[in-house]
Amino acid sequence: MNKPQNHTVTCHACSLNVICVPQSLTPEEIDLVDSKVQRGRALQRNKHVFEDGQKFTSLYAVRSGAIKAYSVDQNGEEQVIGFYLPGELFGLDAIHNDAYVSSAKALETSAVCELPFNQVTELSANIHNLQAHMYKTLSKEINTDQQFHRLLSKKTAEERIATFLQNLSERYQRRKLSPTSFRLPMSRTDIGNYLGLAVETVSRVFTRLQQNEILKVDGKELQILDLRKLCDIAHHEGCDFRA
Amino acid sequence: MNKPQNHTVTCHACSLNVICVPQSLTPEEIDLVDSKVQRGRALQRNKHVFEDGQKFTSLYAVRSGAIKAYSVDQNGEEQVIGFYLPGELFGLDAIHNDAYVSSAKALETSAVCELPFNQVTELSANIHNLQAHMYKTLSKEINTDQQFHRLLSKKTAEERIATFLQNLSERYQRRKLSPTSFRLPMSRTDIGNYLGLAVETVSRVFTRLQQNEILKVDGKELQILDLRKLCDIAHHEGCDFRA
DNA sequence: ATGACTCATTGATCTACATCAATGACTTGG
DNA sequence: CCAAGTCATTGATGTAGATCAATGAGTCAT
Repeated sequence: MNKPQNHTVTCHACSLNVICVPQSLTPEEIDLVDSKVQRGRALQRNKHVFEDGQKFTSLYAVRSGAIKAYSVDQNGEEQVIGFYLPGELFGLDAIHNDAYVSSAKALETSAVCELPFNQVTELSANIHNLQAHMYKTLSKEINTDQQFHRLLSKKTAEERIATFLQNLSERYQRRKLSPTSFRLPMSRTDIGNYLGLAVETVSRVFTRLQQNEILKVDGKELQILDLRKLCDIAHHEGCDFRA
Repeated sequence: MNKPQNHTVTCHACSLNVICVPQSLTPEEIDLVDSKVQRGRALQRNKHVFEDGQKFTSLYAVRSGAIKAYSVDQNGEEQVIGFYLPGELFGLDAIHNDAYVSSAKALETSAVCELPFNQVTELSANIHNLQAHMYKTLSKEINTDQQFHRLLSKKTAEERIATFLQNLSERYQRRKLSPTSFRLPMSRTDIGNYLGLAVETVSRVFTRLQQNEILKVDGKELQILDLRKLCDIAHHEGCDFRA
């Protein structure tokens, strides 16, 4: 159990490298990064990649499956912080600390690549483009969180869910998967928790969007029938720009 | 107008250096950073440090006064992203982009130090501790935003405002100022916008906290009469840990 | 298969906060 | 120093979404 998997697949050969690996690096530089990556640690559903309070050592990239990041407050209440799909990096929130400040668990059978952070700092001191890439990745995350600030502070339930689904759609598209037909790896409860809504509200909005023939939902299987309209809802009108 | 000010005060001599300058750097390294800093650009109330869409060049640190960061969506609605006090760094959300993704304006007469970002990347390639400091700063910001996620998605109006005030209190304390008596540099409207509340709600919560003898508010002048209780409210009970 | 789960959906009711409205206090520039 | 703002407060009313409750559907271990 938990035996190493896919150890043969280098970053070069990995189908996710377009998303995962900084495109500004030379092949040699990529080899260097590659040599530091602990590849393909396999995880069953509900197993943790790391837990809040554990010593911080590494960043992680999703290779397959889906990861949920969350934290638990002193009253035992969970807050879902984010969902990570193949090619995406997580664990960035722990860099400033000696220990992880949130937990990450597999929503389904998954595999992750481990990047020891001391290797990242060492390499990035020498590889200028890697340093730049790290700064950008961290900054992008800050920006995403700030957009989320607007979602939570201003948007209605319907707008939140439309935004959420549009965002998932874009991320599946980046992976060359269908942007209009995919499986939701997380539960309704997780979606609600993430978006600051009750489960029941998530359910109701799903049925309403189905009645308006914008979605087709069958359990976790999702089809976006009218992406244009979904975007309109997501941004109070107008799909061109993101809020 | 807008003439350079305080050009004589180096980072070494600046009273804010404990907050602003990475403590892990040697004096020589600090001199190096120091030599790149554009010091003490003065700003009158409502003047912008930078605006959304402007070419990204620099990070900024507050030297005096207070700065508000915000963005405006396509419907013209403002979202306040954050408030920055002396010693604090802002503009981090733009690093991943060629242009600023938000705007920053002075809430009162202020001064800021400018750090050209290309200098930061250059220096941090050589000064290992500076690179580490940047990674930590960015990561800390991500973490703060995630805590804010919980505030917006789970906390009541009263809890949000208590959390907000407790946080301000801590930041004033770090600057060696009174943690229980200070001036709010921003309007009630800005507070409401930031916390996802209507102005009226902010006002009502202020009066309620005053009736319960937790605060004393006189316009923008604020006194925290019972910090312990304020913390209890902020975290649904229990001041030891932060949520 | 079968009982014991957990998860999703739908309906009925409740509530925290938004919205609308009015007034007074403060600020500002002419 | 006064008119015209802007900002803060308070009250009355409305509502989106939470909460409570019940049922059905999917999943899993035996």
